[in-house]
Amino acid sequence: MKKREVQASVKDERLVKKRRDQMIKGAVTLFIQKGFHRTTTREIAKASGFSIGTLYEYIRTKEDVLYLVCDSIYDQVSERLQEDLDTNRGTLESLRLGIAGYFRVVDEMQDEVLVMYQEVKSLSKDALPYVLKKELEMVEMFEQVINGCVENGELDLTEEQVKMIAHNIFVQGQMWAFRRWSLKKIYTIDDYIKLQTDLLFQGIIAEKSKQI
Amino acid sequence: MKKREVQASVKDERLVKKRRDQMIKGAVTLFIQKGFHRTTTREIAKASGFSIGTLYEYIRTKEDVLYLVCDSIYDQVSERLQEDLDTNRGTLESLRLGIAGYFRVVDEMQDEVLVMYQEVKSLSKDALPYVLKKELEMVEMFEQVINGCVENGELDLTEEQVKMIAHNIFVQGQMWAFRRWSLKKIYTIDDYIKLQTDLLFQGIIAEKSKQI
Amino acid sequence: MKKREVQASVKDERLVKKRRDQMIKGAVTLFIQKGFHRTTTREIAKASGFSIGTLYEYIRTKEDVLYLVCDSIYDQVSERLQEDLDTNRGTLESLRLGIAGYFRVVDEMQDEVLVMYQEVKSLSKDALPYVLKKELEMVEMFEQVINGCVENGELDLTEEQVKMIAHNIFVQGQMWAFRRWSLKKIYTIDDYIKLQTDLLFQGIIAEKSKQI
Amino acid sequence: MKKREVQASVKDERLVKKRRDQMIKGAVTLFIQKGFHRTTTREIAKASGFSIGTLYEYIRTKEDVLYLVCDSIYDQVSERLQEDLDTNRGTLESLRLGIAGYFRVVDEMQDEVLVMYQEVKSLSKDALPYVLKKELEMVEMFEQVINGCVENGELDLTEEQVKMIAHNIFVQGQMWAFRRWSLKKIYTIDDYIKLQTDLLFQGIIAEKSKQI
DNA sequence: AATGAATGAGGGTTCATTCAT
DNA sequence: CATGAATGAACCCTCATTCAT
Repeated sequence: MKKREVQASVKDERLVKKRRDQMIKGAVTLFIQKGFHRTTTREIAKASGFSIGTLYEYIRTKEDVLYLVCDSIYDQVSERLQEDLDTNRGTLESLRLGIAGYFRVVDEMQDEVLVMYQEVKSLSKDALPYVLKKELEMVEMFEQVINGCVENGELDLTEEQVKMIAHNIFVQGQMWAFRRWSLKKIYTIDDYIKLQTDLLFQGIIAEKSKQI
Repeated sequence: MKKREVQASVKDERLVKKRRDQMIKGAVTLFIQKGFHRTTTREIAKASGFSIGTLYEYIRTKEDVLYLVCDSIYDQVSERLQEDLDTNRGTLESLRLGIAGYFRVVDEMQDEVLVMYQEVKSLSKDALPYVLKKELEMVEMFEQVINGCVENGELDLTEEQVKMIAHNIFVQGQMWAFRRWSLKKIYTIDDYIKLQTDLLFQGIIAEKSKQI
Repeated sequence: MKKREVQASVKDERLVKKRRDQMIKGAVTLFIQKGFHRTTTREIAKASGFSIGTLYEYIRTKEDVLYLVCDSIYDQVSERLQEDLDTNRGTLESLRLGIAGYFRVVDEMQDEVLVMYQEVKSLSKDALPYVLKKELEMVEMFEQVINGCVENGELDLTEEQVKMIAHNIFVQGQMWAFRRWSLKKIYTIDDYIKLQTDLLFQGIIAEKSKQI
Repeated sequence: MKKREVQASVKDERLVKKRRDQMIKGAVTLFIQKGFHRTTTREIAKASGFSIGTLYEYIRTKEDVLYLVCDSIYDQVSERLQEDLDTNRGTLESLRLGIAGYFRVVDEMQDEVLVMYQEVKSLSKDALPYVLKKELEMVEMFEQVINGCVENGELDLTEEQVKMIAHNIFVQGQMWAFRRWSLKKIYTIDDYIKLQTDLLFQGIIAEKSKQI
């Protein structure tokens, strides 16, 4: 699936990229504070450092901003995840590192993840699939690593279990962002990583040891 | 923390209850379709079966409707959870049943849970704590059951682990609602219950067997 | 000109009178606080001690309340004025007493006079003449006394002057109510009476003495 | 006391002035016809020659329009009064001219004066003082002229009397506007000026002659 | 390419009035 | 007679979007 194009009146591609980056930065801050619906296009323009007229030279509707923001956040998280998982490809160790890395990105980008998380649903039926696709891709990254472990004998899991685990890891990452009001009172991010990993691994290994 | 009172102009308490039930029912349907912000008060009134004027005899602001909706959903889920957890209080079996029961409620109330889940953030700073409190109470229900198992020796867990597990269970329930677009393609609710429970329990038991 | 009838559904005349008195009393308080337009019929009903339904058994529109209020206030002021002017009919002394009496009524009924003064304009084209008529009658009372003085030789004034003076007196009375925010800082009601009377009389006498 | 600022979204000050002038003009006409409360913002926008959206680019609330209207009318009357009183500063002649001038402004701006007069009370507690201040300033202008006459020996009055007279003049001006339904039947503006001035002056001079 | 004034559909809320009980 | 729930027209105000400069 190709990226969904957001039309701009301005031709200069470099300028478009630059302005949109300003825009995303400004918008995220606002969305964090008041959510997408309560943020006005004027506020976005102002926070981005240009006029409302200029804003509309780079997007066509307010919703485009949301799409751009979500897309950008997913890209950042996704990229970081990719890097972490690439080390020691397909071993238990790389999975462990991947999880830790992913949870840490979420921790660093708490606000962004939260925003994206809470506002995707405001995307039009048109844009939603593109963003959801990106989410699935991230889940699949975990799937691949786990499958790697299965292939190399470190784990023994059915296809169904692999998918379930991948989803769980992904959601537990987000969970650190959207339940922080509760979790942060009890755990540091390091506690959280250790606890969740242990809980997960003991289970996974148990599955294996049971088989043996 | 006492329930937050939503003021009504109408005095007859029974009528208030009745009208609000109509209201909640109508509103949920709409919120599911288009979200809180894209739903107008007029639409809510219509879907509830009365006029806009009447709507405002039972609430003071649009946000009250959201609060009422969230509150009501939490109450229903919470009540069902309570019932399920009450059987065989504090045994592994009751935990297992509790999880299954909870996941099933979420399945049955998918739409409601999703709505509540996506829109709580739109509640004012004023109302939010009341709803969040209710959420924590549900997490605590799981905590108690798990603690029961620890006390009767069926499980061996630290306080931290107990809390983590309770949160995980709670979130995995919600997850069935908010990731259904993806999960339902792979699992039935029964698959889901079995997989998640096994994954969880193997881990928990593993913890215990490790000790032995 | 006959009194304008305000229709009531209730037949019992005594009850109508009683309820309307309650109504006027309640309404005046509210009109003083927030003005006619910012006062709701519900508030009037509540302040009157009965329900909104009952309110509408005794009037037909909100404006009727205003008419009733204005009418009642004028009646009270008018009655008091009548009494004062009746003593020593048609002498300079009775004029002097009449002015003092009138200014004192205004002082005692400051709020009422103010309300009536500020809200008459909100009466419909239909009701306005009835109230204005009453105002003119009060002016005419002064006119008569002054004419009395002219007839008995105490004063020497043209018809035009008499009318002007009557108007002035009347307005100066109201002025004590509607400029009290300013006047009360400088004068007591007694100061005010003395100053205005002197200012007026010196003038009037001067006219006469000039003739001689 | 500085002028109360009414916030505008539009930056161009000249445009703001121009649009507000349109607005005031349109609003006065409407307020005269139906009063502030019965006039809608849409009507104001239409009468001003622009859309409702544009109206709100230049004000923040409906009440701002009323403030602007009152402020503008006072400014106009005040300015004219200033000019008239400046001639022959501080003599009986200048007082006489000032009164005549003031009464004539009121006559020319009957509608505006009436509106302002009847609607000031609808101003918020916030804006009222600014307008009342302006009223007092006008009264003070008369005070100064009269004091001038006292200083140059043309009049012999106490401070209290001076203030009283200033208030009376001011109110008699307004009176020409708010009692026109009655006064215009009897007098022309010239009659009115002559009668009131004579009545006033005879008194004042009498005071002086009495002293001699 | 950038600006910001103009637009007007549409949203939340109020409140005078009615009418069944 | 009294009540108060129901109604819906109408009001104030916001804000995404356009377009002339």
